[in-house]
Amino acid sequence: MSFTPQEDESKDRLFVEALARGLRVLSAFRPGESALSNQVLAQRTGLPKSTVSRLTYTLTKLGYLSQDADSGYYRLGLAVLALGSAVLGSYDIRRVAAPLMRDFALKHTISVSLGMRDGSDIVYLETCRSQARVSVQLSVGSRVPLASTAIGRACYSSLSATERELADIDMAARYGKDWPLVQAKLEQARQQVLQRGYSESFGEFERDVMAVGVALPSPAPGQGSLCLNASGPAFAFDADTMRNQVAPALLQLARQIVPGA
Amino acid sequence: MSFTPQEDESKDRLFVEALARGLRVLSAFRPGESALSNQVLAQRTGLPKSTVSRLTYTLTKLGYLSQDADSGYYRLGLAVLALGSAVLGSYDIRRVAAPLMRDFALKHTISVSLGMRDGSDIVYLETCRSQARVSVQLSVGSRVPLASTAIGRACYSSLSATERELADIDMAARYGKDWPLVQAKLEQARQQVLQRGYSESFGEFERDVMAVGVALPSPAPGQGSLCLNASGPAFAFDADTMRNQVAPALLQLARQIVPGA
DNA sequence: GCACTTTGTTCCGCATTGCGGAATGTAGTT
DNA sequence: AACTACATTCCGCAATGCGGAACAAAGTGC
Repeated sequence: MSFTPQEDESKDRLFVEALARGLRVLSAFRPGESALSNQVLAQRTGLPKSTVSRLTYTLTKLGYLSQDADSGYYRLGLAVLALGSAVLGSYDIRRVAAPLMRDFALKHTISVSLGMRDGSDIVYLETCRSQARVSVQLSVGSRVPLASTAIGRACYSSLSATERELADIDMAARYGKDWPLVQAKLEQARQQVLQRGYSESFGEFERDVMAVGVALPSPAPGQGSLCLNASGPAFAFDADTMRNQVAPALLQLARQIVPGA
Repeated sequence: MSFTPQEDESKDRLFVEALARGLRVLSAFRPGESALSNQVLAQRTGLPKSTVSRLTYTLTKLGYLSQDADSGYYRLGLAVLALGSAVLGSYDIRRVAAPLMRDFALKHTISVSLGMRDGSDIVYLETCRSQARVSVQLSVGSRVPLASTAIGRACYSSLSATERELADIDMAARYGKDWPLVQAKLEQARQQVLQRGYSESFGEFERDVMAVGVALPSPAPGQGSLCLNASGPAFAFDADTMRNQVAPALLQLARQIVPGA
């Protein structure tokens, strides 16, 4: 192209492009996908073939990718998993919350998750299901949108004014012209949380899934905002049950997890 | 402490150093550690301050690190967790094994784990505990040595001759002058597996922990070698019980998980 | 208060390092 | 064999990342 002027990002002398590209390759793997060819990786990342080849070579040497013997395709390596477990290990709240969540799930025959906000998403830190059979694979590390889920709405509603504005900016970019509608809905949810202490999402994120959410008061400020949800199939839980039985119990659970509140 | 001699490979034209360094920063975080300063990262990775500064800057921008507001320290970001969950999602065997493992753990009041070999380590892909209370934090993503654990010995014993030789080389480097002893012990364990079908580690990896292990026949060859263990506290399980009750049941579990064997 | 330490960020010239188009290698298909 | 599709390797170019040193900021001690 033409000579490159100092664009928004390209002037950034501190940004290490090669690292970013390598991570772009790793994040090209979507959950549930077994192995990807170099070609596919090039397409997804938008990087030239030879560059991808070098990056996969490097990542493989480091154990972050492993190459299937016969197909030659790459899969995520176990070194990546070690990183992920290090993340989880750094959140002590899981150790406190997990047993309580498990009791809750068994008692109410419902699934319960602990999440943390990351931008305009909630990332699941822990999930307890009522039954052993895993139906939907929404487990630790999954991301769900702040706007359309009960857990997201609970989290959003607990943000300080300044944090909320930042989140709004994030979502405005994310939703484009739909943002006004989304924002209206969010504001409505926030009012409900202020009044009743919990949020709802009845079939809005996933069809036939009823969910309520509550926020946890952050134990150490700046640590990120934590939140809980309880969710079950619509055939087993109607709106009344969710509001009158599950939601109060979930609020109780939140108080158990963070006693100082 | 340990200087990393990377001069051997420095000729490699395909190896992307900047990427490797960035990942070195990420992997400097050990499980259970909350936040690290730039200084500590520089020490651990052996990289110059300014380089670490650039890398942390880049990683933070990408969401793989997040910076604590007041202390300025870095912690692993939630983007890392997404990668980890993608790894887990790519192993379908977990979906098959998890419910069976859970039943097993409940029935025998013992912990059971599914692992996969990575070099001279076993990485846990799934863990089911008998009780809700989590004592030792050996969960998904943890690494345990091939040589001194029941699960590792089971895995080692199931390797083909060529694979075993490679693993031996790995461990020879790892254990240095202790390797002959370790190898003798491993060979002994292998003989036991060949005879009885399972391996033992009674208090050898962790004091007061009794464990037996079995290998899973790899469903697709080259996919890596999978293995199971069952482990419990020594006060509740003696060697006889482990050998006569737990081990046969674990072999049975393995057959359930991989029916075609 | 001021030196002093400790840690993090920014600068900037240098050359190393990574870049990517093109060429080459390797299967798999018709 | 000719052809397609994909991955790897080559290689000259220069952009990119490097790291020492200077700078900034935030604690300590006396």
